[in-house]
Amino acid sequence: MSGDHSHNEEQIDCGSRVNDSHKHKDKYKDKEHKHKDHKKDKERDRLKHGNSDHKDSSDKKHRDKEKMKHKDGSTDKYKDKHKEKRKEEKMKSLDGKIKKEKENGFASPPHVKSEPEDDFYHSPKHERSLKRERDVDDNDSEFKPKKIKTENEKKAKKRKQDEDIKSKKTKVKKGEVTDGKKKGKKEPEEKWKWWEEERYTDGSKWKFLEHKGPVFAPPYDPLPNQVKFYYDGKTMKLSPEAEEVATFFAKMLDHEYTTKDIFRKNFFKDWRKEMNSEEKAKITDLKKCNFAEMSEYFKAQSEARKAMSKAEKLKIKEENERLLQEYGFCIMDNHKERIANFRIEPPGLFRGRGDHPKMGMLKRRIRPKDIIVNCSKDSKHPEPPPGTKWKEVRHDNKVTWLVSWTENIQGSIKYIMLNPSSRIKGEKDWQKYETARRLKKCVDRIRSQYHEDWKSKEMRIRQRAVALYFIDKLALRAGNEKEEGETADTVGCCSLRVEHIKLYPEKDGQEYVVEFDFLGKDSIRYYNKVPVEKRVFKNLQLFMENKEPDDDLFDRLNTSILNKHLQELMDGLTAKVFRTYNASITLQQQLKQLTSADENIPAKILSYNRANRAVAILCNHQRAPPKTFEKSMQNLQTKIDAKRDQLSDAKRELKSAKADAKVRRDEKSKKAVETKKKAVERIEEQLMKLEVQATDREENKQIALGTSKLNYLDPRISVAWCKKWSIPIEKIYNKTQREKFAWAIDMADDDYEF
DNA sequence: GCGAATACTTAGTACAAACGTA
DNA sequence: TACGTTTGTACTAAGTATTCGC
Repeated sequence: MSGDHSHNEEQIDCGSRVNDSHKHKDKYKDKEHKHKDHKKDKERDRLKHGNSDHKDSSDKKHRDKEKMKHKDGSTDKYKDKHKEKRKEEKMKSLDGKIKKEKENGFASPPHVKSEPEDDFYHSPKHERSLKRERDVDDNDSEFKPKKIKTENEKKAKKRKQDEDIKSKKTKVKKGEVTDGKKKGKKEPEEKWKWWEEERYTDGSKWKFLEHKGPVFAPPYDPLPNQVKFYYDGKTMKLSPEAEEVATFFAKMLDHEYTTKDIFRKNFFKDWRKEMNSEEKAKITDLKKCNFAEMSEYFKAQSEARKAMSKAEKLKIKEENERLLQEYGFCIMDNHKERIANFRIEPPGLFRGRGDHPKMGMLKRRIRPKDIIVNCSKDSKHPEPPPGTKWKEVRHDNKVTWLVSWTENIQGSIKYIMLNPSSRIKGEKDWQKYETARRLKKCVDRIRSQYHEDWKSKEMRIRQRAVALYFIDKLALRAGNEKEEGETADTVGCCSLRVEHIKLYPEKDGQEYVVEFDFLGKDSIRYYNKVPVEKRVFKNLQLFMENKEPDDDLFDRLNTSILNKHLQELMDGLTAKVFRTYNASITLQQQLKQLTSADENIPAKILSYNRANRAVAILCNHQRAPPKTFEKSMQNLQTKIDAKRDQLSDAKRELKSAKADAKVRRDEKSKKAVETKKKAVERIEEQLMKLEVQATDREENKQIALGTSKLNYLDPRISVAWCKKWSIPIEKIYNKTQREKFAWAIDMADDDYEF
């Protein structure tokens, strides 16, 4: 691998994070909450670079030429940032479009539908499954993407096979990870190992799908009469429609949101739409509205909920469990699968992240007539609530969702889909890591290619090459275009603007430093100073020439151009594969470097967390420091101090016991020495555990490990590491995570290589 | 070939549940 | 057992990438 991708190669000193300066660019200061500071300079300084200091002569030559192109640049209209709002049209056209039902002609699963109610969901154990064809040989590591070109030839064969139901394998693989609790707990019948079966190759996602539809938000429950709303100091009874929206605001009164102009403006506008004419005439100024009693009422309710008796709480729990059992599962291809989100999102006020222009708008209640249901033709279709109708029932087995509706804030579609532990999600996840592993095999070639492209005569190619370099080196997101004014102003690589970077020919003793400062996904700030190669630096200077701060840095590039190019370099390659690849390879390398054989389990786990942390830093996964952070740190320190005292006491006792034994020379005192010795050892271990915990927590203050663990790190790396060092897998993955990664836990051996 | 629509993954946070301790 | 802390889960926004339809 080339040396400039050193985040993959050098140990990252996560322990050295210093949370000092929260003083970055002023322009972000007032931008409310979480433009969290990055203090990552240190970690990132590790990104060393070989200097490619051959004189960049060709560059100069092209510059004038390019400048010309640039000025008249109108011909390449890759970017059209100022699009018109199209939401209304979108909404209108939706109704008409979705009418046409697709005939998929999939083989109807023969037996499930007609089964009696009590056997509605049968346990995997007893069933015979539809065998699905796998497009590869049995080699785990060669999980090919589904969209292979050979589809057609296989189709015929496949269909035949589908009808021919085979019994499924249930062999248990060797080398199961130690799972201490497993036996004792109720992990019931044998889990279905979908990863040992063949996959669909015809683009269909399932052959049979049956479910009970969504759970709707409970209807609005009007406030008791004694809870008053006041307008301009006078009590006023609101119509239920207006009252409901008012309660949304009242519930958020303590939140900073409700003080923001945009939030208030949006809320008020939408609230007025729900008022009757009388209310509309009267309520004209939000400032004159007094929601205090409502707010108090809801606080009291929440207190009451907390103070409920055990029995009452149990009752609620049982009701939830009942709902889960009834609506939380579906049958997909003969297997009972958990649904991720079977509840429809309740109405409320939209809370966008960052400076969202739509914050405070009313998110309206979703009703059956908004709902599109997707299931098999021959399944028992879900019933809409009495007296209502679905918008549509369709049978599209080319998609994975069960239910969808269009949300009113952005006009986007929301879906109900399966849990990450499901076959359909798991296969996709596995496939994702296989694509990343394929990138591993050709990443050197790709890197040398984009190095070459920095010298290209064509501006568009140089821009593409520099952008790709950032994506690869810094794990930046692709940066799709967004509709201006519809969302918070955030960017990714391709959508970076001139104002987001600063160039320093020399800074802090390093040459050619680029300073990044922008808001990325979720308005999380990305701040980083990176030394880059001279050619990159010169290119950037050129890209920025004659541009305004709010002009696009890469004006001849967008994500679709970039991805088209990547597709040519490797089948299935897109910008985001680099993030997956770099995250996983970093974990693997860090684990190798940080784990030492002679350490005990807590220390090894600290190493694991540090490796995980290195990835989280690379991917810029941040979190707000927990509210109780300082306090819990303090508590931990108190514990550590106490333990230290305890240790010195124990040591003293040991010493005197030894002295005693020397004098007495009898069995009893010898034994006493042994006991004291053991006590000292025990306390030392406890102390060490606490200290490790403190270090870990401190280093984790504002870094979120979960996101990378769940989405970027090939779980087989972690599983292999656990197996290699005999670490119980549940030290690394909790129950949910173990379910999600069941395939990896089952298939990876201790020598797995990403 | 393009913009729009759609499908699906990735993301941080709020709050509930579980856990540990006095 | 009560309480405070930690951990896990649900929720849903915000991305990426592909597909659709003209």
